[in-house]
Amino acid sequence: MSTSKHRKRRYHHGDLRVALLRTAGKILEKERLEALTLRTLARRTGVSHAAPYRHFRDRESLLAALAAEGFAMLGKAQREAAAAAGLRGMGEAYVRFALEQPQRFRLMFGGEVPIGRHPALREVATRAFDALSGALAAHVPEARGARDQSIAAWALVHGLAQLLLEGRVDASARGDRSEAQFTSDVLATVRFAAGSASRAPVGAAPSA
Amino acid sequence: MSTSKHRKRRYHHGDLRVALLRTAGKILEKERLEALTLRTLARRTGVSHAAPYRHFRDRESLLAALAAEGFAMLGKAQREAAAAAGLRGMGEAYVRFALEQPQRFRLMFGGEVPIGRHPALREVATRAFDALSGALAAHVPEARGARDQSIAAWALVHGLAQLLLEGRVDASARGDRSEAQFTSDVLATVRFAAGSASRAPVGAAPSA
DNA sequence: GTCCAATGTTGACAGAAGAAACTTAATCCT
DNA sequence: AGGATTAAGTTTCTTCTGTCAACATTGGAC
Repeated sequence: MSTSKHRKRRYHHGDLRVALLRTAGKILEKERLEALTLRTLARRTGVSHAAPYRHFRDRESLLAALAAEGFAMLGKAQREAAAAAGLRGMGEAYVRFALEQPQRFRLMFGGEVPIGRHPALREVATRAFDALSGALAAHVPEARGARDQSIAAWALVHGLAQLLLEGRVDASARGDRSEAQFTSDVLATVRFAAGSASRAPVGAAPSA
Repeated sequence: MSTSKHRKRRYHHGDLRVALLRTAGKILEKERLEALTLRTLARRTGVSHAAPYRHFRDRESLLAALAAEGFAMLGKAQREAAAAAGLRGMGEAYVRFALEQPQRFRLMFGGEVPIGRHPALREVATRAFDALSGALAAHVPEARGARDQSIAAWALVHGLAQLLLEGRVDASARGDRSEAQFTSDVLATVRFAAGSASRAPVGAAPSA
């Protein structure tokens, strides 16, 4: 009759932590980050306003956990895209993620969660970057400069995502192209060249 | 004896609006954006907590005004840098600005001020971008693709700034290079090529 | 000089973060 | 099984913030 197992509104929720993260995720999908307040979160999870404090030291820690989730999602999306569409796919997946989950992305990179205070977050964030970095390094094996290149690639993709989701790119620049096509075109504009030697189109798949 | 002109604490401040923006600017230089609350702002400006409402509809409008200021600053820095050091200089100036005024930059791009609700802000922001876009377009006169290139250039520089100021670039990647040198190196990694024709190193000065 | 509109002030109120003290229910220990 | 321990939730309280409404002051227009 009820949801699935008859959960009768017990005193102990059972798994509040993940429940909180779940409803928080829903809020992030439908509302602005500002709407994600501890109290409304508690309310919508059907629990008292102080309950979340048993699972998160404070609001910032909650946000950090959500950001960490975000990096995991992003990493996964990138790995899948890389498998299917190579380096180009990774870049596009990055932008797609930002546009599909704008508030989550904001949370991850908006500076509201000072990364220095949350080592676990830094950890997972770094790992997500390593995927991109590794893929590019494998693709452009230059020893010197490869590191810089991968950072440039990340910056490019990241910046594009940010500008798009903030609505900074004026409509006339995109023309009638789809967002995906536009992304692809913009990225295709760029080549990398360590020192001044080899160049690799950012849009090229590893072996095509 | 007192500050300079004997300002006697008159009932009417005289020029509260700019005074508010000034102290807000100071706060942004020394503290986190979160510390910029209407009440502390009023307090530090030596005025009652409701006074700011005579000059800004709400907190968001205040932030919008500060962001607009920021775009003006950024635009100026870029123009100056362009005059002195060409396209490379503009990119570097962009990153430098972000690193010198991290909280201001966050305010400008962090999504806390929904640009759609503040047409004046969008206006000045667009103008700042046009400087970059125009300079690049003049430099790479390709008709088709020039627009995309300038967006890629902006994205690159913007993303790099963002990643650096969030501390996302791990120290080992930078090595012992100064931040400016590192920025320059990373940017130098990239070339642009519209369609698949001409390429222009992003770091090159207009005529060298 | 008078009057008034702009600018400031005081004093509310609601909503949020967080701490403290208390309750309930799992689970561990014999 | 049966009590002690303790993790997980609840209530209550304090402080801070944004915002509004009602009142005060004053610089200028006339």
